[in-house]
Amino acid sequence: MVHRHGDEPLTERAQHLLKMLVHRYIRDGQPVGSRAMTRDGGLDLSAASIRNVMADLEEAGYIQSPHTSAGRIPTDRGYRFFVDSLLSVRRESGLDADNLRIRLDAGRDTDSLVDSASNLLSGLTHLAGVVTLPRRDYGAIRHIEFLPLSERRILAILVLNDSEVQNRVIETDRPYSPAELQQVSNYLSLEFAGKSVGDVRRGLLEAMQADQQHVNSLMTSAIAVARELFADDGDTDDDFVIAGETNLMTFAELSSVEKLKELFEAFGRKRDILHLLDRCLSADGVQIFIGQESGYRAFDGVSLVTSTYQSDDQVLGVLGVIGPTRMEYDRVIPIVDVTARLLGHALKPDH
Amino acid sequence: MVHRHGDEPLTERAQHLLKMLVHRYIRDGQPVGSRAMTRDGGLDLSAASIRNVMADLEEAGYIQSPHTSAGRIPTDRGYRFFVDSLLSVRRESGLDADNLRIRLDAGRDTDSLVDSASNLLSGLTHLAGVVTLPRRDYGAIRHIEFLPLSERRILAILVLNDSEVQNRVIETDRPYSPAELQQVSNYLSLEFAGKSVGDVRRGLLEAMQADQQHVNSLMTSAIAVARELFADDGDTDDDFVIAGETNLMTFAELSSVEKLKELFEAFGRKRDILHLLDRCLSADGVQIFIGQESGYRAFDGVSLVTSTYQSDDQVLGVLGVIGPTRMEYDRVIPIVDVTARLLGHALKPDH
DNA sequence: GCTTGGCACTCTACTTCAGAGAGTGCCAAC
DNA sequence: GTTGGCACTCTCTGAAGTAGAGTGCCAAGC
Repeated sequence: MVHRHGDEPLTERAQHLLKMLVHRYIRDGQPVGSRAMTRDGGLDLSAASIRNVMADLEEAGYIQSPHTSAGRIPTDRGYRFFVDSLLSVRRESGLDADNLRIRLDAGRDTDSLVDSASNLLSGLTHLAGVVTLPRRDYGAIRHIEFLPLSERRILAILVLNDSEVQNRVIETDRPYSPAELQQVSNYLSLEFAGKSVGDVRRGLLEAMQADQQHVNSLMTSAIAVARELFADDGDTDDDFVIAGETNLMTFAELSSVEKLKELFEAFGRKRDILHLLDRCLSADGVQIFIGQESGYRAFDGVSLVTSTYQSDDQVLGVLGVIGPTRMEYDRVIPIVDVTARLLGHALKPDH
Repeated sequence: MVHRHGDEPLTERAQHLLKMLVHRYIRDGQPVGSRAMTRDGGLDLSAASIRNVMADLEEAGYIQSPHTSAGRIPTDRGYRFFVDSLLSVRRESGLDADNLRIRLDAGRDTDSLVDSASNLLSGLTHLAGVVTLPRRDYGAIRHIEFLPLSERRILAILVLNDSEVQNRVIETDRPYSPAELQQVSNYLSLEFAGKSVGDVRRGLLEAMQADQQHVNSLMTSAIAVARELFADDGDTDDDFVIAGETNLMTFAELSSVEKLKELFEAFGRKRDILHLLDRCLSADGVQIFIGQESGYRAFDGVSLVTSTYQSDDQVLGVLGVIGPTRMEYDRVIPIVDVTARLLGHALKPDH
């Protein structure tokens, strides 16, 4: 990283060679030598010529050799170029899509869909699958119920969509009687039914308050309680579900116990992974982190292929696959893509 | 395992020697030779005499040698005898108990208490902590609410204890109107308030039904719905929380990636572990599974120290620690014991 | 000027060998 | 019953040698 000469664009030949090299390395897991590339490379060049090109590629930082007399392996930068410019994604077979559709059938509850998606990803790729829980402030409010716990503590129950239940303990600034709570709940249920939590949080509440200027005490109470209920207390308890982590234990490049430990600790901590996944929320389509690009040491040698999933143009979350940098991107990418689409579809509320 | 001579009881000396050997092996992780035992063994015997006794212990199946010229290591059977008959449990330091109490403070919700307990176990022992979720049919019913989803599907919301909410979609045999549901819910809330789900399931329902012989249609409806609601559909979605699994990756005896994979797959499958933990539910006090005793191949070389936890004499669940067979039982056992007590206490409903 | 065969060089991986060290089992002596 | 002695076995370590793979460079060829 001290100096980086080769910012001249790669020649056609160099690109083709890099592509072949990455493919071969992904397939065999062995450093690829000049000899091996003479055969199937498509180009009719001698090993010596290939060596020249490979020397250039090495200088430009796309490949490196583990030691003098081994072949070359791609660097993170090499993989990046490969993924961005050289990769032609396999179309998934129709069979896959049907198969997936069955296993990601709509009509089940959110949690089990997320679980299925995660398992699906890991099962199909033989890597680890991750799925963030869908953002919850998107669902349509169906019913609001309050239950007094003690003087000033109320258990609020919020029913969303089909059958999703959220509950939350809120503290009020004054005591409310059960009857009062009942009224408030009726009022809010009526008023907010069909709106999303996000909508309510994003201003509906203020609008009501401004418009009607507390025409009666019921409204005042309702708004006070609702404000507590919908307060965004920063506790956006994002979470994700991971499946098939143990698949990662079979890869030679991760087989040192220390690396595995580091990686699994990152899984357990959740924070780093979440942060990484959150970065994918903004861009849509498939996105890829390669090795150290993520900035986390535990991700050395590991890649992450992600996609957002959405329904009705609302981005709900991120899902993806974690595997060794040396993974079959051309096979994994469409799987992630399709799974994201199907999960989005299965989560569609009006289904 | 072909024949097992030594069913004669061990001599005093043999027991003492076994105890020393296990202690040493747990401390150092190295096979223990006759020479090493001459010093600190307390007995004043020559290496040769010790060799004789060790030969007896080996024949009786308590110890074995990895190869001809290594020392001896305990077998599962040896550990078992050690744990049952030779172990004197260290009293935990008072500091620990206070420290724990703070981190397992009552008044938080069940899930976070269970999480804390699991983390506590793994943090204190540097092993993996497991805690089953408390049995849920113990909590006192506080409120029952129904919400119509479609013609014959009802979302039932059950509020227990302080603020624990369960919900469940039930299918009815005929359509119910909202008003009707409201009546049913009022009736059931009144009738069942304070009772535990277990109580209701265990006969209260039948009693009501038999007693009153459907005096009116409301009762008939209520009982029909309640039957659905409290049906024990075998889906006792037992679950457990595990923490600190990665601690297990540092132990030499588990450092083969295949063994680790096997073990972590067992964690992920959950079924086997749950089955194992369920076996501990019956006996109370600390219980220990050593290595192959559990019957699962993944548990070769691994021990499980468990205890039930309970409040008000009601067994709520099981918690424990998973670690290599070569663990410091005398240190781990009191930790498990204390944690179980504190968790039980923290979960006490009337707190 | 690009391409190619040839060649010396380097580095890893594997095998073999020998010696050190640890521990045992057995035996004869106490 | 206990002990010192001794031959034996097995693992571990390091050294040394060999085979194999791949490279870099150079001079010759198209």
